[in-house]
Amino acid sequence: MEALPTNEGDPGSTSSSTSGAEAAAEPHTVTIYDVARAAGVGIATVSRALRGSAPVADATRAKILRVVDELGFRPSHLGTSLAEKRHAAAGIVFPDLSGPYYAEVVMGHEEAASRLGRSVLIQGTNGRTDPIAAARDLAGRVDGLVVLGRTVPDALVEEILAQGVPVVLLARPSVGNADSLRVDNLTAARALGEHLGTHHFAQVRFLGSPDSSHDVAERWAGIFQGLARSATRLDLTPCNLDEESGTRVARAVLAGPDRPDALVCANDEIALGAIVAAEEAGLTVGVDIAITGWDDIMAARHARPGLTTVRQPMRLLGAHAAEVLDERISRTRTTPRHEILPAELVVRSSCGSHPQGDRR
Amino acid sequence: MEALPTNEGDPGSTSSSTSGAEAAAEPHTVTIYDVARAAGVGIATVSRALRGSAPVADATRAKILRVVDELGFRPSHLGTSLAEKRHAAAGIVFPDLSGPYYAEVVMGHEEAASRLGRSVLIQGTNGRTDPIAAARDLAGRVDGLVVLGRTVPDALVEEILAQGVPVVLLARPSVGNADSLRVDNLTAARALGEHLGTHHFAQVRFLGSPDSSHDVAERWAGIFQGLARSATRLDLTPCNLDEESGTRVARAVLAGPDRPDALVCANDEIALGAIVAAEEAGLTVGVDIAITGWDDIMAARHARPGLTTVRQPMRLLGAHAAEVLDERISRTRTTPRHEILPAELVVRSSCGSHPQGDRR
DNA sequence: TGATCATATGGAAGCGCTTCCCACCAATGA
DNA sequence: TCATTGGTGGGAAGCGCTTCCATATGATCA
Repeated sequence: MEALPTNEGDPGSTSSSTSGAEAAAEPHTVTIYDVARAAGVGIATVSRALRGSAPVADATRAKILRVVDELGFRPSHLGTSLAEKRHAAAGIVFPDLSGPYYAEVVMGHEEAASRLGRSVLIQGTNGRTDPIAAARDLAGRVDGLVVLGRTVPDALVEEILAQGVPVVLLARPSVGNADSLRVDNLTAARALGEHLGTHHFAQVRFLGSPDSSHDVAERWAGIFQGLARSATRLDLTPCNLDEESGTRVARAVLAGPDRPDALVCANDEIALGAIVAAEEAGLTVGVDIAITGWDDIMAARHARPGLTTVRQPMRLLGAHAAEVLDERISRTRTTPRHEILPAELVVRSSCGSHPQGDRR
Repeated sequence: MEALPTNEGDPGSTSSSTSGAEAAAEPHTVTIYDVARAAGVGIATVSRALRGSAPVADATRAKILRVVDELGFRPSHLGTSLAEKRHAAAGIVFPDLSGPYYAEVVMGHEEAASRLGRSVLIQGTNGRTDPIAAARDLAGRVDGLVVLGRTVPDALVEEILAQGVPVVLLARPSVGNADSLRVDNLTAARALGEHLGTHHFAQVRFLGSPDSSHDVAERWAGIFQGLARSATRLDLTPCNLDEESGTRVARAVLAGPDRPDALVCANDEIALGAIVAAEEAGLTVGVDIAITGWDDIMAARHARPGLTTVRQPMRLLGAHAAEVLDERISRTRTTPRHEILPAELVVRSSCGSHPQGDRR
């Protein structure tokens, strides 16, 4: 009954054959045990030598490093993470839309997170049958999570926070003690509204759905405020945030009665789609009708006429989220942080202006 | 000496206090042991009940599920992965450029991989001080890797393959027994060259660096072949793949002697940058000078004049990579697969044509 | 010269899970 | 009635690592 966990006696023991035969069967990953054996030391010493967590005699370290090199040992991330109880990874969840906005934020995040020594897991809710489950799963694989927009319901954010996983909310009101990062849509929208006011349009139409997104709601509110002093009439037509919807909705708006002088679109994709519709209708954008967007994506700059829009610091938003998250993960900070980044009005010709820089 | 691994006697035992006190200290993650204890069964049974890997009596299963729900148990990914020896994740490495092309491929990959039940880790080589180390690290965290372009040297690809991690190469010649996916640049470039031939330009200039990327090399070769039958002279000026370089290089080319009639650019960003330079020089694109791009990014479609380009199935490329990788990871296939996806010439007005669909 | 101490190192527990192996029990067949 | 069988379920090993604890070895101090 002295059968201790060591392999011995028991003929069925699998581990006893490990060191002997089996060479050709599998690539057999090199483990820390292999290194320890080859270097004639204990695994603890190997670990210490490799990570410098405790002093190791120079000679010993040198020998270990040599063996590591010879055997091509690479510590298993899983083993390390399990022992350390951390993933060294952050996750980012973004919504259905596959436009440039989200891509830019994600890329900006990756760059910054990578610099902070953290891998990045991405999770789009695009086409996922169960985005909730996907997000919950992701939360279990990372040390912190960035959530864009309304992808994840408040309850799930709370649940994830309760699990001890810090969350940074982007472009969305804060939940619990999650951090939040937003762009000052209101101020920029007000500026855009005021600018449009100087054009003395009779009728402005906002294309977008304020109740679909916090950002859009702010934009709508800001435009409203910015136009308040002018005699301009302002209406709203709901529209999804993609180009095709923009074309379709604009087409209907332009064909309907009471044709507006200006289309203020909730984002650039709608605006670019609206430009297509306007041209179809024989209108010259910037002359017969003004069209503005939001985000300043690449295509906005290259469209003709150049699209008047509001530039959002998309990459910065993603990058900053990584930093804010890092403070939480490293417990440098424990109280929530809420930041609002400025946005910048970019006037080009599509609204009827003729700015210096804009070609044509 | 009967001290088995169970907690008992030993006063320093930490695990003995686990069930009793300590409630408020830490969130204390619920483990499979907690569930087993609460349900009055062994952990093996809990595992079986949850994953259905072996039959469990209905009553037992029901009880376990109830307890799981009450305790809010979520299996640790780390524990599971370590035991299963798999990550349930794929990685994708992309190069420095942060343009829409890579973003699209990455997003397309995420969507497909997600559908296959695999999380996606992304790794840009942008700004990384040691992209090699980053890629190697990534390879240790995934079950399979997608590599875009020349980001990772051949030797490292071999090393990763040797570790047993399948690799899919995108837009790059195959290495070892890695799978590869490419777009048929040659055929499309030839078609573009031939199309340009019909315009009877005297002099065409290719902006791009064939030795920097396999894709660009193929484009250059195809253009050359496509123009071979015409009397057109073809030259090359090296150029990086970003917009700013496009503007700068085009500016120089247009100001220099021997001004070409057409600029064939290695990608859309260069072309869009070149359009800026051409307009600066007072030239009307599509009339005084032809400019073409490659990729058909969103901005190409919205530029005026519309940019003649070659449409690459970017999202499809990323998505298909996920599927090809999946076959390798699941060992459905063990021999390399090399595929070439078709690209499509998209003629708009920037080359001097006046296609039907193109507005203006 | 014996006691003390810092340093270097090994053993082993533990991170949370899966699964092999075996024991148990009730029902079945002889 | 006893042995076989199939259905359940528990124990424990093992995945690869980190780190606590204990020990051994010289070096240092009185």
